[in-house]
Amino acid sequence: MQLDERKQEILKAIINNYFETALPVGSRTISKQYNLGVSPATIRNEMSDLEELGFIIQPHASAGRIPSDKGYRLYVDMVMQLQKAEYRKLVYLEELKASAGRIEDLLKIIAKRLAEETNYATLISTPQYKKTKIKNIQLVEVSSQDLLVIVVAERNQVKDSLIHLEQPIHQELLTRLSVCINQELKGMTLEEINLDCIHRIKGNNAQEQRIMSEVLDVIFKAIRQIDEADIFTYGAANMMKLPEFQDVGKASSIMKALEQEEILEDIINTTFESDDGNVKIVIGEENNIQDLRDLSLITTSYHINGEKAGAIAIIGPKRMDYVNTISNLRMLIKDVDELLTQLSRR
Amino acid sequence: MQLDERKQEILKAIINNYFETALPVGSRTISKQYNLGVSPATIRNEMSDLEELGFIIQPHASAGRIPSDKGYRLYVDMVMQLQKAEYRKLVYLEELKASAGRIEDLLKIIAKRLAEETNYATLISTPQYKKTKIKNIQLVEVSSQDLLVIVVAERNQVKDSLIHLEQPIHQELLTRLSVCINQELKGMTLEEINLDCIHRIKGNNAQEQRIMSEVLDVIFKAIRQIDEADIFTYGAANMMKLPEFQDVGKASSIMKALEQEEILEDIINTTFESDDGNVKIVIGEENNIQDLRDLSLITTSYHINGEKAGAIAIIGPKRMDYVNTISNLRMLIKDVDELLTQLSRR
DNA sequence: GTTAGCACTCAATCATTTGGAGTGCTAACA
DNA sequence: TGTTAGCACTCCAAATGATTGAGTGCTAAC
Repeated sequence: MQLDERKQEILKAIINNYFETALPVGSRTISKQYNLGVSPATIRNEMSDLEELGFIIQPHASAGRIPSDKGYRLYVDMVMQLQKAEYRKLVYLEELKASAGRIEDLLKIIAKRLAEETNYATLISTPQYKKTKIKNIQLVEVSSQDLLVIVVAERNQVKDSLIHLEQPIHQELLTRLSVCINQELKGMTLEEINLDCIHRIKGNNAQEQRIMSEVLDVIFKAIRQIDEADIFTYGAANMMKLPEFQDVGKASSIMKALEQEEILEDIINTTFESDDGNVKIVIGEENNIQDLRDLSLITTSYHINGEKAGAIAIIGPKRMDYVNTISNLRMLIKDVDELLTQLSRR
Repeated sequence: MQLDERKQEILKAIINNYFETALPVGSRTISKQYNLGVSPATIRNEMSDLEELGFIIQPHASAGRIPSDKGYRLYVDMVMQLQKAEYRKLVYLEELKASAGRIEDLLKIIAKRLAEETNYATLISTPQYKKTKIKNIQLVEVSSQDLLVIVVAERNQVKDSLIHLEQPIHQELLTRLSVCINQELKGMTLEEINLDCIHRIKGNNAQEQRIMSEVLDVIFKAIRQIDEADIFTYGAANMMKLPEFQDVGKASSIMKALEQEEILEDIINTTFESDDGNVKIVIGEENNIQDLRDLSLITTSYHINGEKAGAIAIIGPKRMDYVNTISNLRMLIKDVDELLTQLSRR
């Protein structure tokens, strides 16, 4: 059976109506509100076909129809093709640019604003530094046994880590160590630095093996720590206003899910890994996280200097406003990329 | 009217029963389950008195009684007097000590674990640095126009801030600047550093006024930024399992409240300011945050080197398990103080 | 292929009933 | 005087049942 024009129209009508009401849609409603020029009876026949094809579902025998995940998918794909990007600069980014904040704070503000604007939940990860090359590593003596390791990376991303030494260290040795470490590690990406190359550095300096070893181990740990991305969420409470989550059980499982770091990481990682520069839509059970099967995700990556750096996700009900949310996100990401790139360059 | 022994017993019985069931408690239930040696009729008379005194409330005419805020307060005060601190070291703190993490990460883990253990929501603030004295300020050149300001404070608390200069700066000037800044600011607390003293430094160096001014302004901003405490929440979703919040409206308003930074800051600040080394209990409307009027807070401050540094709060229903939660928190705080002090000293 | 008509289904709603838990009051009792 | 049994009364919660209305599927006619 083919999905002819009329079936498509009817499917669209069902979905549009369901978007507004969150209630099953019947044939009479469609025939009255969308003048397709056919009677309810005809629409019923078509709906029967659409159900057979798996695009819509009847919650119970005498109810109207609601879209299935497959139906949503078809709809979204159809609509997205028509959608042309109409660009409007987001107001608050000017503010952000002015504030001399750190990247993390910027991202937090962005996620928060996005949640407020869309009325859905948002998720954002801080930049991943794996691919970033090390510009230099500074060792600063804080006290005789405390050393501050500062890693300055390619895009002026800075992370520090305070380490405590078992033994005091001489200024002279510190300088030598610093020179040596920089020689070896400068220009490497964070992910390239592994135990092997740490050992190589150790080997070069037979004399102070012991202290060297200690410092290097801690530097290695510090670099690993730098590598970890944080994830922030906002607007989870927005979900509770929606009619589909008036059931406390459902609402509760969603809130719990959005508190679990593994789930958030999963979303962010999936987004990050599958990045092709486009906004992705994941509808209902298309995502494999049980607790989020009643939700849809709109995800994308942001970039610094043209390279993907982190991910943003918007989480909403399956009947979320895909068109506006996506165009919102598209515009946002354009500005964010630009902003972050500027910040990283200056 | 006096609160004689029997009235107290009955009040306790009502509260204990309500703790378990979250349902209004009637006279028959009390007479059956707690053998006070009197009939339901007598208990009814007493309950009538207790209600007149404001310790219990009747939700509607033919219902049992539930405790009022005043009733909870009396109960908590009574019970807390009896309670003697029975100390048991928390298991996971050993783990924490071993991990070379930063303070923020430790606090996050603590809050998370506490939420899991108590099944309530928890709130924790990162240390406030206002009272901390500056040990030294390092200026590290990252590139010709980028300067990394590293503020090392008394307890080896380190914060850095990357600043971008309008003009390049010479190495020689940088050194001079660094010496000068350290001379002036070393030993001051973060809260003592204000625009006045920044201006004083400027004044001393008429020659390089312009660049000096620029750098100092940014340092000042950076210090202000360092000063800001973060707040983390965990376990908000735990609230939704409780019978009293099965109503979506209530649950929703709580979740929303726990997402609002101002509210969290309010809780933390109040706790911090009223700290006297003890655990505080705030029941229902005793706190002035409308959205939290159905909840109780158990709060306390943690300390570093004997000085209060940040705050922890546990948020739960009014019928929360005060006794265990408080003793849990007391033990925790003891260990946390010790742990953080150790970390700051080494 | 489309439509009108009709029987049928089912959930939601509303009024009514019923049961039970609880109270307050009164009169009797120790 | 404090305690208690008894009783009328109240009110909520759950069950029952009738009603409504939205919706379907099927059939026969156009």
